[in-house]
Amino acid sequence: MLKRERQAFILKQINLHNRVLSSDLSTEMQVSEDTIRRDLMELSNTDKLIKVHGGALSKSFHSSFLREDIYQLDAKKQIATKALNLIKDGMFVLTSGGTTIIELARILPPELKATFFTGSIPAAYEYAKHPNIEVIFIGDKISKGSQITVGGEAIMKINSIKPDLCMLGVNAIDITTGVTDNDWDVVQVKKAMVEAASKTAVLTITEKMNTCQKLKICEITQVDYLITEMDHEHDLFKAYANAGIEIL
Amino acid sequence: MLKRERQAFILKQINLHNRVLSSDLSTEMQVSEDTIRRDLMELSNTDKLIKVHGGALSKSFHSSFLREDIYQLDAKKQIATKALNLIKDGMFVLTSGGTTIIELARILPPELKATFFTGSIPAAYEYAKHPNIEVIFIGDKISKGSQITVGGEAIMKINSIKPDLCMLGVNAIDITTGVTDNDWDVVQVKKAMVEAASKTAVLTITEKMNTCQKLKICEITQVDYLITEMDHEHDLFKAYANAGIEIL
DNA sequence: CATTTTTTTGCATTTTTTTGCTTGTTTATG
DNA sequence: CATAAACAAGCAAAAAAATGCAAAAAAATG
Repeated sequence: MLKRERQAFILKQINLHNRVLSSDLSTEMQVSEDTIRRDLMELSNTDKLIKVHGGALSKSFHSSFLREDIYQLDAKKQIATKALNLIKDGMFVLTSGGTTIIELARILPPELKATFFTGSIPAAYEYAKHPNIEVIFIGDKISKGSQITVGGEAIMKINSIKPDLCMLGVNAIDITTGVTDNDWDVVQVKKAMVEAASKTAVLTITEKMNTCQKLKICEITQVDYLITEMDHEHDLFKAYANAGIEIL
Repeated sequence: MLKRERQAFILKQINLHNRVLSSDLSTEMQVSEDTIRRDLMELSNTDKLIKVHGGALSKSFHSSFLREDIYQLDAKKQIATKALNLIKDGMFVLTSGGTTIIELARILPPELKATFFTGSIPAAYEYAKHPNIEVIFIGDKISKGSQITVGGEAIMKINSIKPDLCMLGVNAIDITTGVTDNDWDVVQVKKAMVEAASKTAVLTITEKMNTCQKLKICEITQVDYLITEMDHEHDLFKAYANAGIEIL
């Protein structure tokens, strides 16, 4: 393993777990702890991470603006981990934006070869870091609130593709009202996404389940997978499972 | 085995595995490691890969790692400050990507009302933070190395707009060869940008002036403004000023 | 075609980088 | 305060890189 590769790996681990132990890294990468220490030292000198006794911490974790104030980050990481199971080599995946989707983008395994379509700037940013993923950005006007593209051009573009899977981070899902949201432009785009894809997976924290908002994205029958942080056998999902949705 | 064949093979390996070892390549192709090193050096000079101790890494693999240490940041900030003077309320501005453009995006005054078109993810990200700027993202496939969209869709979209100003961060400019770059896809997009815009401003650190690379973006006559970190009366700019370019 | 020029390649030598190990010191923690 | 883990500094071996040089191959030239 090359030195730079090692350092990149360390940074990735830091971004993923917010901290690393020298001893873990040493065994994971089969090099001496001294080497790890020297790597951590270098990365710390260039302000890539914060060196502490026994390992290192993520910079953003300590001095952070971004990730610290993501609501229920741990739950979203769990959701992302489950969602990974739906993605296979060679797939065409269409994703929305949202913090849950970003977490998913972060943990995509490096070996994964797939094509991702998205209109979300932060998501595209994460996908573009990945070595083997082709990223197609769906352009148009960028909606300030949500950092995703909205508008006719984007919708037309979405209509012209036929992805295997649509990964949708949603704000509200309910067994009778279906999937809903509250930004008109965003809803139009998400509607088009669900229509275009062969299968649709909905990612949400359980807190948002059984709630609804003003604008409908799709019926519950159009959802194929529901992914939350809770165990899939929980009573909460009974009705959804009965409606034919696979709970992960 | 011919030199070109070898280099093509190396690039293929890099695309496949994201990294190569000099020693492996040496045995695989039955040439000395010196030759491999020279090949890697050449490929690194044309930004095809990133040379590291012991071998080389794919550009996409590495781009996330180098992120924070921007070369000559102070100079780029100065350039950005000067470039601000060209942007007026109500303008339609088309921008490329690159670290200099990002600096410009960061310092746009909050009162400014304008519409920005771009195919650069980090640039769009910055523009989207701005309270009064409309951002239109030019979608298509994302080029891993440069984090901007490339391809026919993007070029068609650019051709369909008529912005007042094109802000181009460039890698090489020379009085006789004009503006040049070394990534074919990126060059196509930049070409289209210059063609589309009423006026073109070129942003570059002086270090890149009077250098040229393999692929032409446009003639020097198509450039309206040249923005660098140096005083506009410096001798270095004489020839450019004589060619009718306004030096900022 | 002969010869000059340029490019490419391998080799020997020196220099630098990387890495693991040893020794002594510091730090964390019960 | 005792003890184990983590660290720092220095050293040495190995790997990789840089440098200079010469032979071979390819290209250009008349």
